[in-house]
Amino acid sequence: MIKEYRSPPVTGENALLYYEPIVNALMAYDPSLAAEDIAFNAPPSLEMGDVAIPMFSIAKKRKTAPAVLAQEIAAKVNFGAYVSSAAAAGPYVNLKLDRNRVGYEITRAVLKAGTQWGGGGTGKGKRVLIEHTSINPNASPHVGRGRCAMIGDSVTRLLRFEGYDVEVHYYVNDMGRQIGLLVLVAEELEGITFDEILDAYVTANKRAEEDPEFAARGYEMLARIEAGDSGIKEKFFRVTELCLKGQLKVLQRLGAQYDFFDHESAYVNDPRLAVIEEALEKKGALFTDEDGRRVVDLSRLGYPLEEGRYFVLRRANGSSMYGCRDLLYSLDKHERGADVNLMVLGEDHKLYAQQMALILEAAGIAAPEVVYYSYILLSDGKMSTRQGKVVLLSDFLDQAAALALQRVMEQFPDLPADEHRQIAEQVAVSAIRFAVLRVKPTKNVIFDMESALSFQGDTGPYVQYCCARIRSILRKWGRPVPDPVPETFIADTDSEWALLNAMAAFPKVITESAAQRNCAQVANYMLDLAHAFTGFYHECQVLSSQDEARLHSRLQLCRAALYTLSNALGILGIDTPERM
RNA sequence: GCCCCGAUAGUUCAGUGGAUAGAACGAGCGCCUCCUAAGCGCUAAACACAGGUUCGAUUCCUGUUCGGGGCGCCA
Repeated sequence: MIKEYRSPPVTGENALLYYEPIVNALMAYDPSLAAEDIAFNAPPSLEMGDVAIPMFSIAKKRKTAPAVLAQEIAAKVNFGAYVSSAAAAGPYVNLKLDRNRVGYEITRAVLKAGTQWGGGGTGKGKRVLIEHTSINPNASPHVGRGRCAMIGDSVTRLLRFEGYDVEVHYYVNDMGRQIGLLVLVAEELEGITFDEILDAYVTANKRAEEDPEFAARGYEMLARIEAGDSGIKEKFFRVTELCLKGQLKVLQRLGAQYDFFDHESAYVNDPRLAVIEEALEKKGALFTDEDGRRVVDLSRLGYPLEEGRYFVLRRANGSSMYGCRDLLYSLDKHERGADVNLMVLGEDHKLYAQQMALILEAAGIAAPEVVYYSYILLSDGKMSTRQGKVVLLSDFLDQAAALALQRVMEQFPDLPADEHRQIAEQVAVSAIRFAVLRVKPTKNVIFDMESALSFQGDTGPYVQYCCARIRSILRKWGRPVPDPVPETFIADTDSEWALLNAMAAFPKVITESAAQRNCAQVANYMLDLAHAFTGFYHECQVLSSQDEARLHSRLQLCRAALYTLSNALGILGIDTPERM
């Protein structure tokens, strides 16, 4: 038995040629039917048929029993040239398609679109602004922070693939009491390096806990910046830039790309805050409390609960809170006028983002759309910086690359060292990106070092390997893959057919994933596709095919599968090596 | 205490208002004179619990339990 691709065929905008004739045939048979009444399913097995039409909703409209209707439709409707037979099975009509003919259409569509195959173009002419990662500049990023970067980066790639014009922003949190404390400690250490920052940060926080006077100096630093002390500002800048550079080095290794770095410190003493405050005052939502803080009462803006009702903008000493600067940053992003304003945030920011949204909207500023993600947990519990129980991205990448390097050097000893290293790095990146991205953002990712390093089974390297096998076939063929010809295209085995169906589903996956801003769907689709290809690979010899028509058809299938896999991998930010 | 997420094989993840709930890892058994064994085939194994809506619920609703996150001067 071969693996079956059980997804229904593509419908709607990305419909392939064979879908419409079937709908038209049904509507011609019964003019009272509308296109929406006709749904498509995958039958439980390929033996029953290639496409199933459930009769439930049509039967309801016609006031007939579904099974009776199925009999009638299977017997009487002429489905056209793409359908070779129709059979009723209970409440379903199962159609068998003309595989050669449909296979030709699918393959031709893929090869024609090539690197664009699967993109629906729903984003053409629309601009997206996305902000993600925005890690506090205080340590080398661990996989939890990386989840934000990987999700944001992949959503960006997904939307670009759909035709959106996307600009990526990274908010540099170069302000705040904790940065102040870090600066104080860093000052004591001559020439602090990126790798020492985390220790300094931990030290700073510990000292602040034990020593109120030291803690107070953190606030004092902030107040001085707000008062315009350029010397302190310079000190902050030195530490945060050192940190940012170190972090970006790791993020770039992952393939994350950013267009703009927006600094929080640019929003200190922004005069536009007065405009927002005025809007809040007009709604009776802003007051000064008994201790002199400026506080927003969100219940005046429609917030329903007591918890989280109050939102502090300024401390009693007049210095601004994080959210205060963030409001202005949000205003800036809003003013860039993108059609879609996105941000990727950890679920710990849910309440905060809700509060921000209420304030922004009260001031007439549309709040951004948020993609939330849950934390990454380790197989033995939560990550803990203090216990040293974190997986740093750079550590993971180093280990994974070392393993992959060893492997590829054994496999292909003659390749130049540069290429060895490049392949190893690509495999390492694919292992982490795939492991994290394949899980829906709302679920915790349980990260297990051992299985992430195994490269076996449902992993990024598995999909890359699948591509490497295809490339190997195409390399041995050594000529351009001929264009498909309708009369001679052959796809009569189950495994070829399963592969074709899997490829045909790609545009729908992309459209849905883009609409839901969910790359996990792309990752899981890719596994199905890779499995389908591997089934084909094992059952159908390509280069030793007996006749030329079959040889060409299979080469075309290989080329089409490679386009589909590479396009999908590209969305997840994963490159495919020529060999591995 | 209150609010928001989640719960599917031993484990990590998919999936669906309707035909037999899919993979992978792990376990057991097989497969490299054959386009890359980072692979393939076979076997065993799951919808947390209780109600409700429905012709039909693992899927929708409510409650319980468990796990994650949050709840005014952190960012």
